[in-house]
Order: sequence, then C-alpha cells, then structure tokens
Amino acid sequence: MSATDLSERVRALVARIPRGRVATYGQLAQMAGRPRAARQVGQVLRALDESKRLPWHRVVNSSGRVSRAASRGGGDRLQELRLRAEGVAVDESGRLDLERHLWRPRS
DNA sequence: CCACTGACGAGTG
DNA sequence: GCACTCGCCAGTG
Repeated sequence: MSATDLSERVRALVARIPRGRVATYGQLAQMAGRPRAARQVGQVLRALDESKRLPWHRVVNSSGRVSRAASRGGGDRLQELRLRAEGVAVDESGRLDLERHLWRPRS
C-alpha cells in the first residue's frame, strides 16, 4: 500500500465519523489497515484542505484529548469549539470522555 | 546514507 | 494524572 492510499483511506474514514462522535488516530490507522501508522494519520490530517469540509476535529488521541500539537494557528482551539458545537463536552485542557463519545462502527 | 522531526501510542515511575 | 522514554515510520535536509 502506498502513502497516497493511506491518505485516501484516512480521508474516507474521517468523512464517516458521525456528529457528536470522535475517533482516535490509532483507531483510524488500524481501520485503514496500518495499525502502527498513527503518526502518518496525523500527517494526513495536517495536510488537509479546509475547503474539503472534512470533520478532522473529530479525531483525538488515545488518551481522549485534543492534540496540543495541532495548535499551529490555534487549530486545537478551533477543534474544541467545533466539538462543543456538536455536543461533545471538552474541558479547558482539551479532555473529553472517550467512553461516551468514541465512534464504534460495526465493521 | 544519516540525523532529526513529528495532529501517535504503550509502558514506566 | 504528569513527565519521560522508546518504538514506529514517512517526510525532510
């Protein structure tokens, strides 16, 4: 599988995350068939074109927190605002309840 | 080829 | 929970 395949798979998966739910980088990597490519998932999201309207804000890390590394340009703040706007409680340090909001697709 | 760098994750103290 | 280390792997210089 090539890097572009991973990129396309990840974008397709992100597009399927329902409102009010979140997925983790590692989860998406696994679903894309690359269980250890969580960092690459991050690279894919980093390169997203905002005009594509993908819900990238629904992707958080495995500890249930908004990644602070997304703060380039205040991206982490934007992510928190968008999550709260769709009903996900995110505290001031970027934490949220994974048990309650994790996306659990059937397949 | 090597060194360094991450929107990460698991393990340890 | 926090700080740190280490493994991972594609991208960059």
